[in-house]
Amino acid sequence: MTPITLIARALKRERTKAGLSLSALAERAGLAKSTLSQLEAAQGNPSIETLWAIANALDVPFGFLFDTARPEMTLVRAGEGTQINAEGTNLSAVLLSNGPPGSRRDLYRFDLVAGAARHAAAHPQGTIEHALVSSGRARIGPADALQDLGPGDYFRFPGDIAHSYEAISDEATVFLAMEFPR
Amino acid sequence: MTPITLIARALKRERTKAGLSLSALAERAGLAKSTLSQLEAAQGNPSIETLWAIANALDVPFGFLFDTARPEMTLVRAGEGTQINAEGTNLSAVLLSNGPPGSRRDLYRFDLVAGAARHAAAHPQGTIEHALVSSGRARIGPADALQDLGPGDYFRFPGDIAHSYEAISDEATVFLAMEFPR
DNA sequence: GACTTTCGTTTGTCAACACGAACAACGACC
DNA sequence: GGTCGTTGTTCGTGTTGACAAACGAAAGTC
Repeated sequence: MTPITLIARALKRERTKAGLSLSALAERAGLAKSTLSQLEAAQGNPSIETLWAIANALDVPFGFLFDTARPEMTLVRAGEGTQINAEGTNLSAVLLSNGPPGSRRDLYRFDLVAGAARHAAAHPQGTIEHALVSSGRARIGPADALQDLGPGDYFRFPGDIAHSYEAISDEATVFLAMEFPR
Repeated sequence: MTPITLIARALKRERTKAGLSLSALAERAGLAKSTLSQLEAAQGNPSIETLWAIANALDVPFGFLFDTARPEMTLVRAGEGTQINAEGTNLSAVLLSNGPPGSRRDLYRFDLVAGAARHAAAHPQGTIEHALVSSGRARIGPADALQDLGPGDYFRFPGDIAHSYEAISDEATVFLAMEFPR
């Protein structure tokens, strides 16, 4: 599938969803409406700056301008899910795992209790971790950049250096997303 | 930050990481090495097909060509963050947006209140949504597969069909991860 | 030393992208 | 009916992206 047809569909979809005419979008993006017209007709081969201007004008992520295929559903109730590493008093559940354990991006839920810090060694270089505190308070991050986080706090940090998670209230629930480099 | 400078850095980074020379990459991608040379020098304005060929030849996701040389850290306290679309009484905050205007997977926090459903139109085909209820209870999902979720519940569903989020307790906090197709 | 190979750059040419203007189609309004 | 205003389209033109070839620089090989 050539990217041009994908962009054509996505552009038309996003533009109509935004309720904009070709003229209006062209003016907002600083482009000629003829350019947009041809793009929606899947003609041509737009440059990056053109697409960039379109994405900004539509106020959508850049990835919205591309398409492909097929998902299914998964529901994991609290307390369910494939539980791993219930070391000591910590409990973890894998929410999202792509293929064999930890291939590209994994999503975990950690139920931490006070007094039992969880230490993680360095993951592969380039790994990025996204921590979301759901309830309670927790101290999370690399040793030299620990952060005290409360409910709703979000912390993004490198996963390729040693780091730790620790509840500093009685209990704490943390959602953790890990991005692995390819 | 203009996209071509990002591409210039990303291209050089990914190419050297792959241990390829300009000539080798040019042949694999079916491009002229002069084109690649100029792109790494941040000169010009490449077309989509050119970038597409490069991404395929490097075997990296398309969004990688817009990544800055991470990882760095980001901390978003509760109530902070770039807030979007505070329509009615709902409040959203973008937690994770990959690269210049979010290219691959975005992370949101929704603070829902009862009686104000949030309806989302279909996202690009292949989009997957991961909903994590942090507190309260919420009814989330496609119209024909709505799920009542409580704290800790996780629901994964297709984002390429219309769907909605609605609090069924006084308040509810939901973390939502969106995966966009390549 | 000279010869060879590979590296990335720079040059000139052709194709095509982005532009603007003119175009026809449709609806609103008086 | 007529006259706007807006829709999206199709032309003609200048600019520029992508290419191939030539280029100098650096590293082997004999």
